[in-house]
Amino acid sequence: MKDLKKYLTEGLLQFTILLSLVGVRVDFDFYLPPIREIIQGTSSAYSQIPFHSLRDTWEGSSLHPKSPDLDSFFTAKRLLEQVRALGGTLVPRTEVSAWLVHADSGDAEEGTFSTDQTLLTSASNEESSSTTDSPANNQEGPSQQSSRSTLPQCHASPPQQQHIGPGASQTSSDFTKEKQEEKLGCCPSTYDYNYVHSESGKTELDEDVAQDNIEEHTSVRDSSDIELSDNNNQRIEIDRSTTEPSLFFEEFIQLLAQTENTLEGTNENEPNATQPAYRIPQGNSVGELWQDFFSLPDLNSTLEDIQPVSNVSSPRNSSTQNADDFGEMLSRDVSLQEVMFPSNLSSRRDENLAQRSEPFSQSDSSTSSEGSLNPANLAQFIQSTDNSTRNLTTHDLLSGIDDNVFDEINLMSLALEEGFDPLEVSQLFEEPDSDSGLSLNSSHSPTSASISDSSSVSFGEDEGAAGYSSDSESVLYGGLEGAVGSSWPEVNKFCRLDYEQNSDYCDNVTMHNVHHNHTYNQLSSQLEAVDDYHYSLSAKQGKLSSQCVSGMDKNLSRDERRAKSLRIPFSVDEIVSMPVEMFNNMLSKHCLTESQVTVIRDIRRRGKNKVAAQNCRKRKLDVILNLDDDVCQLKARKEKLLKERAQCSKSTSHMKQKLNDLYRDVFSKLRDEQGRPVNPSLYALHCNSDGSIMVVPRRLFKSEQKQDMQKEKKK
DNA sequence: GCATGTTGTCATACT
DNA sequence: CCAGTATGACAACAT
Repeated sequence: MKDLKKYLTEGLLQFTILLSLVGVRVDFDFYLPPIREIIQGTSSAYSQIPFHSLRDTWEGSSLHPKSPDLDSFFTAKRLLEQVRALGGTLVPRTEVSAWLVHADSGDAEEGTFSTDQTLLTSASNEESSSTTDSPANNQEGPSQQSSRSTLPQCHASPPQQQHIGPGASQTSSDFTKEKQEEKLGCCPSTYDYNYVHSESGKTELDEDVAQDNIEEHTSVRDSSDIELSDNNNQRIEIDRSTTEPSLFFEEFIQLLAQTENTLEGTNENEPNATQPAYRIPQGNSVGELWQDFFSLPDLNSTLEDIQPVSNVSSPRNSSTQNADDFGEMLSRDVSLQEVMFPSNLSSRRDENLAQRSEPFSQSDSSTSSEGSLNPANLAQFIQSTDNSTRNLTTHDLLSGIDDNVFDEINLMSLALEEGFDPLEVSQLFEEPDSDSGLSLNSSHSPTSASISDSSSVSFGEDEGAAGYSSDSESVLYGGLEGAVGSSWPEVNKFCRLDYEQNSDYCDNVTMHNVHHNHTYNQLSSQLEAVDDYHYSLSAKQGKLSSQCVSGMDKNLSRDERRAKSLRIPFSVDEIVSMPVEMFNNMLSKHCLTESQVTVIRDIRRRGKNKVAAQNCRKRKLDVILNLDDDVCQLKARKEKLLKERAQCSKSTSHMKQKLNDLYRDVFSKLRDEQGRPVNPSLYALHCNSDGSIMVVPRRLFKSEQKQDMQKEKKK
């Protein structure tokens, strides 16, 4: 009885298999797995997998349809597919980038396609070799695409297959598709078959996206194209709704919305879209296909959900759409061209097909794309993308102006109107990086350039404007005493006495900042004397003065504050840097108080000491570094010597060993007068000076050695 | 708040 | 003797 039942069961199973082979749908309720499997996922039986196809594979070849291990095989396979599907939920960046690149190149190069077979094949080719082929492949003519389509495509899609896993050849959705095609009597071509069976749902999405983009860029399309695209989209929807997680749903909705727009634009022009030129068998009308597709409840619900999305997405205004496009492109690692010309993207979606077909070659070529650009959109796009940055930059710029220029202007006004301490203002204006000393407002105001230029140019001129200076510090020190500042300290020093009575100083130290010193001619000899010093000093000042830039009192050093408080008409740098002779000369020529002289000397001393301390520390660091180098070198040398010593000891021991061996060998062959062997402990070999070797008793040999030692000691 | 580095200053010896 | 230099020590400040 048990055997009979088993026989009947197996016979029933075989019958169902036969029915499935002829395309009749069979309900496998009897063989349904436990409800747990149905809930958790598609089981092998529920998927109605045609195991004849599996048997053709290496995995299923070992299983007989009646084998009791079949269900466990499918269960394991399903679990394996689920595990691989987990990995498949992530979008490989390479694939996404690939279809974007294809979209660019395809629209530019492939204006027309002879058939949808070519279209789909090109998309699949590109998709299957997206990780290796360059976009130039897409620039092949349609003829080449056609030739490529004749190749066995099952070999052309290994990258994605490997990515998915060679064992995961069929997902449930793929089997569903295949079942549908079989049901329709579709005998898919080798390409289609492998395409359907080799690609995961996610890969199909990418391929269809690529095709969708290509379709958008195709200028002339017949009804079959549209039918195909729609067909593919339906297939996509089936795959997505059944296999893909919700992670891609929004993305796919957008993609489908684009296709919906395309279809809306093309169906009007080509209402008779019922002749698929693509490999759909002639025996099955497209209407049947549509009926079959729409018979799926998931598909209907999805299309109902999709339609509002496309309607909603289309009327977006340009700015928001551009922003969304930009974010979308960023999220998809979009190509640069699409980022640069987002208006193309929006236009592609909104314009109808006839309008879109023409400018693509232009809009996608970077050189001639200006015509297709909408300046307003571009401006909005740029504004939307750069708005924050621009605001930040503007803010920074204004803050910089506030901090520098405006404060300088205000302080200058204070200095001129309220008797503000000129030193403070002068140090505010001190240019940190200026080596020339012509630093007054050189970069803080728009007029600074002309001012500096005029100053520098007029220095040698005989225009004779009093108070020449670009060094505002010197100017204002001079202004304190009624003297006129000089661009260079020595000029300032030697001209100051002559300018102390110059009432024009205050007029010269004005907002115009044009200070021309005509009196240096009177001191030409002195200027010549200090000319060399000036240039060395200028370089030093450029470095040293950088620490008191744009300063209020808090930025001034102690000496500077002291000098300012005592109204010392020299800058600290001047005091410190000038030679002793000039320093003494300066002190003697100026009528300075005792406290001023003391402070000046202290400033000079501290300044010198400061520089000395810096040099000292620098030297100390250099010494430390040199010592470190020496330590490293000595360590290396030590290591080398240790190695040499080890080598020498090794060779010495080796030679000793050889010598002992030789000794033993010699003594083993030595015989005395009676023919007895010689005892090496009693005798020793002695090498004479003439090279002869004698056998000497050890006691004699030791006594000779002692005598030799004594002789050497006596010496 | 503490550790560490930097810098300025002072005292002192030296040149 | 003076000016300058070198250097250790200390303090203030920054990191």
